[in-house]
Amino acid sequence: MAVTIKDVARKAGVSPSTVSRVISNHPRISPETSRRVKEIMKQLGYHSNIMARSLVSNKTFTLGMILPRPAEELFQNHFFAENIRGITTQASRNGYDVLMTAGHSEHGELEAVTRLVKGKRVDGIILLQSRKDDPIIAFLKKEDFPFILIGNYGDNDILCVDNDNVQASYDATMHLISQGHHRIGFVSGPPNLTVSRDRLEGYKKALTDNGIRLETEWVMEGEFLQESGYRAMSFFMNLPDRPTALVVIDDIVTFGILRGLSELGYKVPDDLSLVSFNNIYLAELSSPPLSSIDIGIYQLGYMASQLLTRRIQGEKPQQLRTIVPHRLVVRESSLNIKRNWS
Amino acid sequence: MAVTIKDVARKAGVSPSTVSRVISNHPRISPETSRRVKEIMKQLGYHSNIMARSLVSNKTFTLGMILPRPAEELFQNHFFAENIRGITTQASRNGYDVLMTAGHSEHGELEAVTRLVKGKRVDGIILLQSRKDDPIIAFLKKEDFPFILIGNYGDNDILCVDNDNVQASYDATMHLISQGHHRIGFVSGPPNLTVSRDRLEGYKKALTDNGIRLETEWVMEGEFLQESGYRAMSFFMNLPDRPTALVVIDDIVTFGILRGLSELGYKVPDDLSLVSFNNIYLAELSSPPLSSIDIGIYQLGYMASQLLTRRIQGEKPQQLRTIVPHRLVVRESSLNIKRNWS
DNA sequence: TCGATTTGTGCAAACGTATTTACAAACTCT
DNA sequence: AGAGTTTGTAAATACGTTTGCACAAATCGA
Repeated sequence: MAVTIKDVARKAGVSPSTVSRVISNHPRISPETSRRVKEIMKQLGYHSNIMARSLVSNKTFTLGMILPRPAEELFQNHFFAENIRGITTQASRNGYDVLMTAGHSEHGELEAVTRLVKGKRVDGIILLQSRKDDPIIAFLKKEDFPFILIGNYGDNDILCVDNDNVQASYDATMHLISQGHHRIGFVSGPPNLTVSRDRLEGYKKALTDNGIRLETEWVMEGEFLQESGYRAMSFFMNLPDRPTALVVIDDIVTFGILRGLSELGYKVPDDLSLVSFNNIYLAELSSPPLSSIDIGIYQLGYMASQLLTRRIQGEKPQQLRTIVPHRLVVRESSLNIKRNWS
Repeated sequence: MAVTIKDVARKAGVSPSTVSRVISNHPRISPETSRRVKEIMKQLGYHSNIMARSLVSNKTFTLGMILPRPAEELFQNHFFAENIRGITTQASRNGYDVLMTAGHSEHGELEAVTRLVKGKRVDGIILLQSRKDDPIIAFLKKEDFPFILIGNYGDNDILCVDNDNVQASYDATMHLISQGHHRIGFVSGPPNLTVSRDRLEGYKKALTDNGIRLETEWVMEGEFLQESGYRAMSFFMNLPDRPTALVVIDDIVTFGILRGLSELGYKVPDDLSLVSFNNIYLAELSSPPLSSIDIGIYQLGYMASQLLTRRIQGEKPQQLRTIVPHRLVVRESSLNIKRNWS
């Protein structure tokens, strides 16, 4: 049988309530009693029962998450791992744990959230991704339950952390311009995603600001897949009048481009310079190493966790949308070779 | 105020205990009552309070995990993500959730586990990695608390899931032999790790079984790092009498080798054939794509979760050590070119 | 038809904690 | 010295469940 607060009380010759107060550092407890009780607690190896505690306090000190649906993509995997690391690290520092559960089906995700919320199993929820008109978000709003979204969302009346993708893309494009390029294309993702739209916007803005005319032909849409890059590459390289550099929506797409280029015998960055987004581990390992915008995935998770716990503790956030800074990591794929050698 | 079992009882005109019995499908409840109560539950949007329930039943339906310490390595990240996916998916299917917490320090990990165990916060614990003489394992054994280890461990009196690394390495080596190689080297990891020793053993066994003499000079130790591969490559390629193929302890190490080879103008697999372990996503993307032993990381997590929940439910495992099957994925890095073209 | 069994439900006691109320003892101040 | 205040502790209650026990009603077997 596990040792309870009563056992400690009995052995210390005090009442259970006194022990409870010692635990919660109640001001009106005598130093002497406190010392003695703590001594006994250590001696008996007492740890308070978390379930009992949260039953009465109505707090679980737990953050809930839904396991994202199987995502075989490299970036997704990396994103997931780093995100969780950020979330859990911060949560633990603040005395919170992270609970993960999986919905059995598409519909099951909402069911899982409902169980967590109504069952009072968690104090708040972190959402890793959201579809348009997400029923989970609707539910959480209706219940007025604390939650935060990592990533972007059409509405801006919910708590979320995100990158400034417009600025990030602006920076990427500016970098290429500063390397002497003025013939720059853009390989985008699915056009319905906010991230695609934002990055496209930043690219356009950078061109405009530098008096470079936008060639609409040089903007290609696709998926977050290698194949997309491959296709984009073959499209661009067959153009009679082609760009000398590309801004690419995601590192994984760039890998498709790289493979295609190497098959055709083109060199990077000599024949084509490349900058992309997310700075996955692989970006550094590829040949040539990729220039990439690091979006701070760990940080995204860390912030989300922090903002959510604050929200749970009743603090009013100054703003709903928090931006995690990005950072351009320059590697060989976008270095102006001539400049290096001259 | 949340709706409780009492509210349902009142509205249904029965006692709380009856409602409770309806929820748990007690046999002695009349179909009529059950129907009516369920109706009311739905109507009121009732969900039972998980904390209260687990307080009395002494079950949490939660599996605990400790967040692994920051692991910047690609493989670690991939391993972590896939593992969690496997664990959580299986757990959810069986009605369990997964709780993650982080120790603040080295010592803090044990503290975190203690809190989970003594605080009765989880029903079992999954360990992702273990050092030799791990105090956490010692603690869990002492408390006789259900847990499972993913990976290998010196002792074999604890529940664990692992790969058959000897056989896996044997298979990798046999594959190279079947491609016509008989001059095969081995790039190992840290010699104190069981995984290194096991894979080395499998390699040796394959050579012996095929009457190939082991060149001790062709076995190199290192780390799970790119640099290790780079060093190994330069060592091997400078040998007057060098191997035509290598078995490599980890894909990440192979990347180091690849980079080195391409710098020196060597071709894979023509000048050197390669097979390694873990089959990370990147293995497929590299040029050339790598042959690799897939160790079934998702499966490892899935099995661990399954065995642990069974153990929790009192089932006696047939054996303590469970082997997850591996699978050789052949790609260009080990294909005998001549054979393909002739 | 009547005792024995089965069936359906309520009552009350737990689970381990936090918290409110109460109260005695020990101070403070004039 | 006595009223008022502060300090330290205990008793009781509540949190939302589950479950053993009790018991009336219904069913059964002869």
